[in-house]
This record gives sequence, structure tokens and C-alpha cells, in this order.
Amino acid sequence: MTARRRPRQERSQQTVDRIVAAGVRVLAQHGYQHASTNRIATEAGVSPGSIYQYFADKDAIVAEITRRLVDEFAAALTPALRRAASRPRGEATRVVIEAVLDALGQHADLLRAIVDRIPQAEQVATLQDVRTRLSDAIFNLFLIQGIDADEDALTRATWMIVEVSEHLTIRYVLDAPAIAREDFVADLERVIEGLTPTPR
Amino acid sequence: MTARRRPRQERSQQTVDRIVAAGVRVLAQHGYQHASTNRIATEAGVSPGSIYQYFADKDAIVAEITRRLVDEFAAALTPALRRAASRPRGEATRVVIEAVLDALGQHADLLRAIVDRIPQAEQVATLQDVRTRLSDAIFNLFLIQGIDADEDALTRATWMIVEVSEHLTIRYVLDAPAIAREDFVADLERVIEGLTPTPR
Amino acid sequence: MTARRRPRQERSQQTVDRIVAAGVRVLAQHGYQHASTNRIATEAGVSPGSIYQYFADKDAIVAEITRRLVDEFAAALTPALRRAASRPRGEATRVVIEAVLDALGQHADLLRAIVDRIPQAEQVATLQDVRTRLSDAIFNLFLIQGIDADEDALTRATWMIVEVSEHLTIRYVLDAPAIAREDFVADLERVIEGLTPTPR
Amino acid sequence: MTARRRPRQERSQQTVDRIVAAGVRVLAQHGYQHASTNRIATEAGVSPGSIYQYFADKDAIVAEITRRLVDEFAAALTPALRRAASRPRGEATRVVIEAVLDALGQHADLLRAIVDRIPQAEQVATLQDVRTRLSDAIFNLFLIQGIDADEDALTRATWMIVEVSEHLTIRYVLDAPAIAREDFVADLERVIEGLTPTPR
DNA sequence: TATGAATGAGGATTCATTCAT
DNA sequence: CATGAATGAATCCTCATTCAT
Repeated sequence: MTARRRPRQERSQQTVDRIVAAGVRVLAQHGYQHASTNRIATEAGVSPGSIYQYFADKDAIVAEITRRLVDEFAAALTPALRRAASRPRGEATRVVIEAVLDALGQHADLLRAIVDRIPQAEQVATLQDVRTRLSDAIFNLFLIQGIDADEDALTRATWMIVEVSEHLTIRYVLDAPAIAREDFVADLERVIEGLTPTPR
Repeated sequence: MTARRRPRQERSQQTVDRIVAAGVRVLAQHGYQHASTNRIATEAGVSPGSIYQYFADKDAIVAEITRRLVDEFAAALTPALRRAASRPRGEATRVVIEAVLDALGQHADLLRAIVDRIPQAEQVATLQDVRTRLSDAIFNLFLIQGIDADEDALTRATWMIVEVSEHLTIRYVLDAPAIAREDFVADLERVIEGLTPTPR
Repeated sequence: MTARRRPRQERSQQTVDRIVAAGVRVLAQHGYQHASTNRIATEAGVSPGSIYQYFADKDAIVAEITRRLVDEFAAALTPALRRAASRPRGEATRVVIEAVLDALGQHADLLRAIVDRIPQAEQVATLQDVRTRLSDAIFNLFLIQGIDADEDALTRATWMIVEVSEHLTIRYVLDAPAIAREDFVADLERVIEGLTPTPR
Repeated sequence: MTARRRPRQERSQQTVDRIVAAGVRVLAQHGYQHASTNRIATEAGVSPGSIYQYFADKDAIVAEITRRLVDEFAAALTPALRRAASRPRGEATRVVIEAVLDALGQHADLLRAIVDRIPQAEQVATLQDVRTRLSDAIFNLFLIQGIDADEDALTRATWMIVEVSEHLTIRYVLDAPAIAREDFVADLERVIEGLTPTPR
């Protein structure tokens, strides 16, 4: 469970927002271990006690931050996915990749705060969710497209595509290697294509 | 440098080893933030003060752990690299991947302690080193094999191959997805092949 | 600056006062090096953490103690200085000496804690300040009284008078030698008189 | 008690000397509280354990340092005192002051290490000795010179002269104020003269 | 005697959390 | 609801001292 109470009043909502925003800033600047609740409270212009009106403990703040990243990411992605549905396979892949890069880029700070500042093993909960949903989506996509290789092959392809895509897009956004975006997209598309099982 | 003093007596070496071993266990079990020096000392059967005979501070222990992982990994890999040198390209790739999986698998605990338990942003200099050396090696390999596409393409291919290979092999070893090893190797080989620039 | 936050509530002020008071007692009893923050906290009936609500570190407590001593000393001295202004030189000197002895005597414990328990080299900025202000005052007094020997002589006289007066009054108060106060005052007055440059 | 054993063998004596010398350096550089025995041992090129062959504890080192300062100071002073015996009063005073300044100046580092780096309250033992001996000498001098004011006056004069002389000469040597030595000596001589009881 | 590895109590400081106001 | 003072266990680290070799 994340939030202690889901505040309806506007002022409360504002307080929560300010805490979360402060959390992101403090996390980005000081890292997970030095992101003390007191610092977050100060940064948010809120008393330490107030934090515990809305969050059960420190980790709940991080969980909420993650949840928001995921939500906003999903929201930013939705239209692209819809658009992709009506395109031929190769183009669809490209459209989605572009959309992912855009979405990640818009929340680079948040992303860095979570991905680079929190140990993997602690990120689990919410992020694992996303990955699962992503995997399911891709797996279903295979089925829809009539790519019915044996199940093991589909599972494998799904796993590899998810891992590669997630990792590469995140690192591309966060590390900004000296690679032109169109080249990166083309390469990634080719990799995904190569990993997609061929219909029998 | 990591060590405070380079121990001469045998007892010292044992103590250092016990501290490092305890560090790995504690890291693996409790994660970076809860890996307190006192816990490590207790786990090592050593007094807290003893740690500071050999390590400048807590991070130095982590650094040493990382260094050992890297060293042992490199050692385990060397013969395979030599063997690979005399094989045709495709087979060489496969031989190296297999060797990497073996090497990583032998130190899965260590690997998990570092990769999953320490925030990326703190993962020490030593690891960056490895990545750099790996990149250089691959880049040179391209040149040696007469693959002289333009430099940008080589840089890009290097970056993508390193990121993909590192991430996939590590996740494969640590997450043990339900994928047959030979299939995984074949897939990864294919991805790498696909990313390798074609000679003009 | 010394305080971390300037307390608004009354309770805060009380806590600060209790910490400072405990600091004085602990300093007096155990000396600077054994005046641990934990001991001070215990003596103050306060948790260790509370100290750091109001003081940046241990030295800040000492600095605050010193500041208070200096302030109270200055306050106790002011009326005497005013009274002295309207007296002939010799008597004025005597009046001031008496006032200094009174002022120091009122804070003997504090004085001992600082002067005898803290190494000279660490005796904080605040004390240097006082000495500087004292020197300036005396130097100006010379000028006002039309004692215009050459500057070197004034500087020298100032230095010697400050050193002698400070040291003798402090030691008289702290060591309580078997000397009648009126005799001590007379002697010191004579010494100061002897060190005062004669007007040309 | 200071030394654990008074070593006769040459090598032992050398070790003690090195420890003491290292103690002075470390004290001067780091101050009393940060002058750890380990640091002293390292600086002396000796093992920590060896220190405890020759000194009961850390304070014994400081005590020994103090003792040496006092001894060397006394040694440096003796001839001057002898010379002074045959001079008229005023000149004798001057000769002694000059000798004191020389003696202190030769051991400025040692002096600073002790006087400025160790809390007064901890200097007691050995230094109090010197002061006592000095007081006795002056008191006797008064008697010898037939200055037989009442005992209280002698006691008072002795106390004041000792305090003033000790403090001023030490501060003059350590703080090096912008005062010509001959002027300083003349002033101090005048002060002492003024404090000396007049024969009835 | 000398060594230096080992000790462990103790020190300064932090920070998630509570609770009286 | 909000405040912010207070808490106190836990953290990293130091250092005088001991003792097996």
C-alpha cells in the first residue's frame, strides 16, 4: 500500500504533490540513502510531521514517485500505441520506439532518480508491474499477428525483446551517447525484428 | 587505491579475506544501505576496528569486492578469448558468450550483490573501467577484422553491443529466466551479428 | 554563526539553555576532550539528537558558551566603564579593574571551563574578538588622553597592558592566591600606570 | 611516575628519544586530542607496542615531553643566573630576562606544543613544579637582598612577578608581536622593578 | 625486546518517526 | 490538519591499549 489516505481536498493534493516533487529533486541530487525525509520536508516547504499524514514511511514516497513515473509514461505512450496498431509491423515498431524515447526524455530527471539512484533490488514493486504488463502486451501481439511458434520460443523472444528495449532506451536517454537518434532507432528496430519469431 | 596497508603476515591476509567475504554476504543479504560496517565486522568474526586497518572506509570494501569480481571474471575469460581468436567469426562470438556466462555464473552471488544491491550511480570506478576496456577491445576487433565502416557507425555498434551483451548476460545469469542456455546464446549471437557493421 | 536554527517556541529556548548549561558543567568537570556530546546530552536531560537541532557540531556548543561568557562579561562591565569615564586617570583604572574582577568572579565556573579546559589554540574566534576590541579600546584611550608617544610605543604599551591585565585578573579569580583584593588591585594599577606611555 | 623503565642501553635510549621527538612533532601539528599514539608511533618509525615498553600511557609521553622542555630550559638558564648573581639588581634582572627569551626561543616548537596545544588543567604536574621552584628562588632572592617587607607583601610580589614574567615572555616568544626585543625587555624589567617590594 | 595485528568501548553525528500543542 | 521539537537507535569511524608471535 502506498498512500495512507487518498486526499480529496485540493490543499491536501497540493501538499502531496509538493512532497513528491521535492522527493524527486532530493533523490536526484542526493541519492536514495541521503534523501532524508527531513530534507524532503524542508525542500517541500512542509513540516516533517506532515509527510506522515500522507505517506506511511519513506519508502512510500519513493513508491509514489515510481508510480507517477509509470503512469505518466503510460499516458504518454498510449496514443502512439493506438497509432501503431494500424501500421505495418516494421513501421509500428519504429513508431513505438520513438514514442518511448519521447516519453522517457520528458521525465529524464524522474527516471534518473529512480533508475540510477535506487538499487535494482529495491525498485521492484511498481516497476516489475510495468515490465509484466509490457511482456503481456508483446506476447499478445505475437499471438495476434499469427506468429505461433512454440510457446517457449515466444516466451524467450518476449523476454529478450523486453530486456533489450527497456535497457537500451533508458540508457540512450540517460547516458546520451554520441549516436544520432534515427540511427539508434533503426538499430533497435533491426534488433527487435531479428528477435521476433518467424511465423511457421 | 583501496587498501590502507598491504598486509604482510598471513593472518592479515586472512582477515582481509574474511572481511571481503562477509561484505559480499551482507551486501547480498541486506543490500548496500543496510550493510553496516558493524554488521560486516560481526559477520566476519572481527572487531569493527579491524576493518579500518585494511580499508579506508565502507566504500573501500565495496570497491575491493568489485575489484575482485572484475579480476576473477577477467581471469575466467582469458582462455576463452584466446581460444576464440582462432575460430571463424560466428563461432568465436559463441565461444565468448559461453565463457562470459560461465564466468558470471561462477560469481553469481558477488554479481548480484553489486549489480542489484548498489545504486548504479555509486557503482564504482572499477566497473566503468571494465566497460571501457570492453568497448576498446570490441572497437579494435572491428578494425582488425577489416570492418572499416565510418567511425560513427563503429562507435555506435560498439556501444550497442556492449550495452546489450552486458545487460542480457547479467540478467540471464541473475534472473534465470525459463530459457534454454543454447537458445539464449544463439539469440544473443544473432543480435550481435546483426549489430556488427558489414565491411564495405 | 553558531545556531542551526533560531528557535521560536519557548520549549526550544529552554532546551538550548539546558544544553549550554550542561555544556558548562561537563566542560568544567571533565575538560574539553572528555566533554562528549552524549555526556552533555545526558547531563542536559535531552536526547543526543536534540543537540544537533540547535548546534552544528560539538564545537558550536563551546562557541556558544564562549559567546555567552563574553556577552555577560561585557554587560557586567559596561556601567563601570561609564562611571570610570568621569574619574581622574588613576581612579578610573582602579574602578575598571574592580569591575573586571567582579564580572569575572560572577562567571568563574564558565571562565574556568573555557580558559583552563580548552587548549589555547582552540579557544575560539569569539575570544580573539574580545581581545581585539579590548586592544582597540585601550589604544583609543591613549589617543583621547592626548598621550601621543610614537605609534610603536603605543602599540607596545597596548599589547603589554592587555596581556598583563587579562592574565593577572583571570589567574587571580581562578587561582585565588592568598592576596588581599585591594593589594592586588593596587599592584595591577601600578603596573598599568608604569606601562602607560607618558605624554610628551 | 613517568617512564616505565629508565633504559640504559643505547638503542633503547634512541627509541625513547625518537618517540619523544615524534610526540613533539605530532602534538605541534595535530594538537593534543588528535595526537594519537598510533600516529606518534608511525612518525617515530616504531611499532605501537614499543611505545608501551617505555611509557605507561599516552599522558606519560606528554609528561616526558614537558619534563624535557623544563630540563633544557633550566640548563639553558643556569649560566645566566650565575652571571646575574654578580650584577647590580637592575642589570641582573635584564640578564635573566634575556636568557629566558633565548631559552624559550630555542624550544619554541616544544613550547607551543605544550602551552598552546594542551589544556592548562592538564599541564599541571611538571610545569607546576617549575613555577614552584621559580617562586621559591625569587622569594629567597628577596630575602637575600635584605628586602624584608612583611611576608604577605613578599608572597604577593612573588606571585605577581612569576605570573607576569612567565606569561609575557612566553607570549612574546610564541606570538611574536611587533615589538623590538630591547623595548620588551626594558618594559618587563620596569614592571618587575615596580613590583619588587622596597626595603624598609 | 620488538612487532603489528587485533581489539572494543566510545565518540560525533544522522534520520525515520512520534506526539504534544 | 499542521507543526516542529524531540527522540534514540543506529551509523561510521577512532584510538589507547593488549598480546601472540
